[in-house]
Amino acid sequence: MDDTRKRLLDVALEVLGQNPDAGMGDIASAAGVVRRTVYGYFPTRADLVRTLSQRAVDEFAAVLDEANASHDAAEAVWVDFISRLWPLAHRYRVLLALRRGEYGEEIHALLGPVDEALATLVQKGQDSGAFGHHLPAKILSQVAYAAVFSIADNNIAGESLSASAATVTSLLILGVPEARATELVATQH
Amino acid sequence: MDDTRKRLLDVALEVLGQNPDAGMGDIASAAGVVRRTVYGYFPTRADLVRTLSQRAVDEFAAVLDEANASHDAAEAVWVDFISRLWPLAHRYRVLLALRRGEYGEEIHALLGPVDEALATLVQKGQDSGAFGHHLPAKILSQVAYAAVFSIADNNIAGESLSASAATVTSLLILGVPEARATELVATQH
DNA sequence: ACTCCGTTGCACACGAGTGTGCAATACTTC
DNA sequence: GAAGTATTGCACACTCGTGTGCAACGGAGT
Repeated sequence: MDDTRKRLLDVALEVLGQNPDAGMGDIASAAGVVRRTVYGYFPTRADLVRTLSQRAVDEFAAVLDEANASHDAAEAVWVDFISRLWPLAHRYRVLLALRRGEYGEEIHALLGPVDEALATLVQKGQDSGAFGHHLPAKILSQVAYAAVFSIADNNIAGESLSASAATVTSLLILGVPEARATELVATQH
Repeated sequence: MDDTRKRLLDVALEVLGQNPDAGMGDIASAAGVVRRTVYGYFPTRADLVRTLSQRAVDEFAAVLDEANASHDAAEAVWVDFISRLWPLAHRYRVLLALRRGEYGEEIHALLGPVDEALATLVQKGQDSGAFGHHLPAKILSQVAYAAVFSIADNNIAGESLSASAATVTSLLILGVPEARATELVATQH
């Protein structure tokens, strides 16, 4: 079936997200399938990881682009971005998990454009005075969205209120005053 | 020698910090020694990792306790803590790196008391109104000090100005207004 | 019934890391 | 120079994950 391939990718996303060192056997049995079957769809573990990462990065980039399309102020764009990112943050954990590890370089390269887009967004916010200058845009963007993943991780029973909490926290990191941050989150369409 | 043992631990701290999956051979050659020699000091890779983690956690806890000893306001204690933590953050990265991986459970258990102390400190700050309530103390503390490590990571050419930048950023996360944050950092003894 | 086709169940070869045993070197210390 | 100790060099057995080959099984469609 073609279902199997998709399910393998979904399961691998989950399994590798929790343990980047999981083997083909672990993924196979988690998918209710024998190890040999996996090799029928992905000739190599590296192929599986690459395909998986590519798909995750693509979805990730799509979310970012979608938010970045609006020509609102950087603050609003950021809020929009996080609100779209949040429901998927748990899935994308695999990217952070894989970033350290055997294929770290490869993933890092895939994530390059995303990091750049993120830094650009933060830079715009800094130039407009909406975001603070306590850190360079490149680092600040990393810290801000790493925090979102961190909150998602520490929150396995993810309530919906966490979404706004994560957004507010990321805005605080960016140097937005608390009053303004809560206001932004409240007036979100 | 007894130097060798200490040097092995230091080197392992460095090597495993960058790649948690590094083998005994990697550590040995990084220490300028043959693999066989390492087994003379640590019968098992697990022993090495455990000893190493224990030492790191002990130092980490010492820093936290030292800061926590002062009965100043939570804000000041936090600033003190981060300023002490900063020069060591690079070394302690091994703890975060090892937390995901083969011995994850073990490290997590070792880190338990540290996490608790951290959460307590943040809780005190929230009760006194100095820190915000956008997240529960347990999560907020994790996010705040994870950010410090994140900044340390993204800053391999670590200038000293990063220390205050990291402190300010962590204070922002905790909900301290920017003006107050910079003031706290400036008036630091 | 016949035939695809995905799946299974082994067997195997291979590489890499682990941990051990033991003789051969240095290198210090007396 | 002799004794003691840390280190080395090499061989070995063992485990574990990877990737492949091939025969057998089972269900869906004709």
